[in-house]
Amino acid sequence: MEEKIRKAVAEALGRVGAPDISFTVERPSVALHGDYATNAALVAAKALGRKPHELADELARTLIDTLGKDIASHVGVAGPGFVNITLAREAVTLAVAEAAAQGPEWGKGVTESGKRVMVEYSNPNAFKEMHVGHLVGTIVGEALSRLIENEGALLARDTFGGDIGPNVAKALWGLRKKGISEPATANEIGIAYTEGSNAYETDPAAKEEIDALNQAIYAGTDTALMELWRKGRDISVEEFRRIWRLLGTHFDFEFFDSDTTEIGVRVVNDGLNKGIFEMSDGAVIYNGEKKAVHTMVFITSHDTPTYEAKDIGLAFLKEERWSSDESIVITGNEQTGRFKTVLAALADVAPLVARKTKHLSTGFLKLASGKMSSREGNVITAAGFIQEIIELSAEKNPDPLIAEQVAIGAIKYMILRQAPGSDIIFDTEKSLSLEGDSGPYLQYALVRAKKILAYASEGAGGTGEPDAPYAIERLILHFPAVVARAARELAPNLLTTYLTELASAWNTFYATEQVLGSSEELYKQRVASAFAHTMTNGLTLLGIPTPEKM
RNA sequence: GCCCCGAUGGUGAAACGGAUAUCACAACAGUCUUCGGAACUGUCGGUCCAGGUUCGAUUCCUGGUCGGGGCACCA
Repeated sequence: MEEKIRKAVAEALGRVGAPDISFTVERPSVALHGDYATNAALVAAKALGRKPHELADELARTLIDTLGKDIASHVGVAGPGFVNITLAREAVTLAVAEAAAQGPEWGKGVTESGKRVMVEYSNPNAFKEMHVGHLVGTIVGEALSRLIENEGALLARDTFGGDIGPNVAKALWGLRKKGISEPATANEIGIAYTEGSNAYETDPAAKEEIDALNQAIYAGTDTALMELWRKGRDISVEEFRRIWRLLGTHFDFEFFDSDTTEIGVRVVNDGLNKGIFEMSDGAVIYNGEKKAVHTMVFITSHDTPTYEAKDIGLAFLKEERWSSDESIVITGNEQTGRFKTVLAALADVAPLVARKTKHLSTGFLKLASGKMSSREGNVITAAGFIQEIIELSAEKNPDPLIAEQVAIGAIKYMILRQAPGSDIIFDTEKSLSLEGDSGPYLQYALVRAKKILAYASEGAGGTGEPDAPYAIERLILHFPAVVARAARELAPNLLTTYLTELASAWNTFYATEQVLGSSEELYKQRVASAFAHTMTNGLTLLGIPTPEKM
């Protein structure tokens, strides 16, 4: 529909003597203004040096012609020179019927058609438990992946976990200290890590032992140590996969530090010979001053690679395994500065790879309720957090599957409702009190619609039609444009906001209009069906489950 | 100290240089149970400060205030 409008506006612009003007077609913020608004007259007036309002009048008159009576019932000029278009009822009805008929296909786009896109997210560290912060990246990454796929891209998901380096040495030190050679759970390893980490800060002797362990792991010659390392790593990874499954995510590639070390070191040393990197105090560094980024160490004076070198190695590894047209990396925003240096170095080493790489940062997740807030070292694990929300949800939902769907929906909604990058305050009570502005609110609206559709019988019911389209119908037809924009701008929050509005419009419709047994039953059933498909597809794109009942 | 990011009703968020700044939560006042009230209707209330660019600024620029993050051998 938006395409039709866009074409008509372009044609009308040509007729009033202003071809090739770039303009916007959007949904006005106030429904009263119509279904679409364009700033074409404002932009064209500037280019032609004419009065905006005068040109807008002319454009509006021409538009009635280029659109045709069956599409637009009214074209008006408002404000400084906006041209507002109100769709004819027939056009709205047609769009809604289309949504209902397309079902799962409704909202699929082609704006990224044929493009190969790789998205990296989640990035947990083995030997440490995933904490709540990882939830944000995982949830945002999955939603973005789905949105981009929905626009026709061929997409691969990858995650890059730490499994080697000082943090791993700390965990192994902790395990050895306790005489554990067969770690059983991720939690056990997590505790060992915390102990190792504390000892590293407070006990100089322990620090030395841990540093030595770190080098021993890189060397890989101590078979007993490597055996413990392998076991611990496997348990961590199993736990990651469990959480990913719970969150509806999977990865086509699970990369680890240990996969990228060799290639990273090789590339950095090669760059050192070319003068891209420099020696400083025995370490290989990238001097960021020339590009106004932080100077950072890539290979330490002990000859071990840092995360920066591994990141360079990863870029090459990705290229080798699954070459893409665009590579998106999602991390917490505390990594932004570090990533700028890595990208600056990568631009010198492999300009083409650097150019297609885009970094997106996510904000911190903070918990509003005091009892859950973490104090020094007392990190809230992702698994524990999810479990707590599921238990809360179970109070209202005896069915364990539904309790889980509602809990996951609540968590995801809280994260996806805001722009990636800004910090998130998660209020446990609020997200599960579930009145408006929450995941379960959306799920509940959908459940109500499904119920009506389940009761409705084929061919029965009145065939009347309302005089004017319902507000919900005028909202439904914008769905494809909203998902396309959310994908383009890497902003799932735009879709979340839209779905909340959609749910609210549906609940209003539900409260004021009787569907079953009404004289307009068939028409209203179609509205319910179009809404259900729009909400189902929208929630699915966000990765939010759609329960059958609640 | 230097660098980056942010600041929108009591709270959390929208607004690709445009309209009377949108939405939800909370608060207050109603609906009284219908195809399931995890609902609906109404009221209240806001762009950090000072300049600048523009016909027009929440948006762009400069300065300030406040908050968050980063600043080489951790990730």
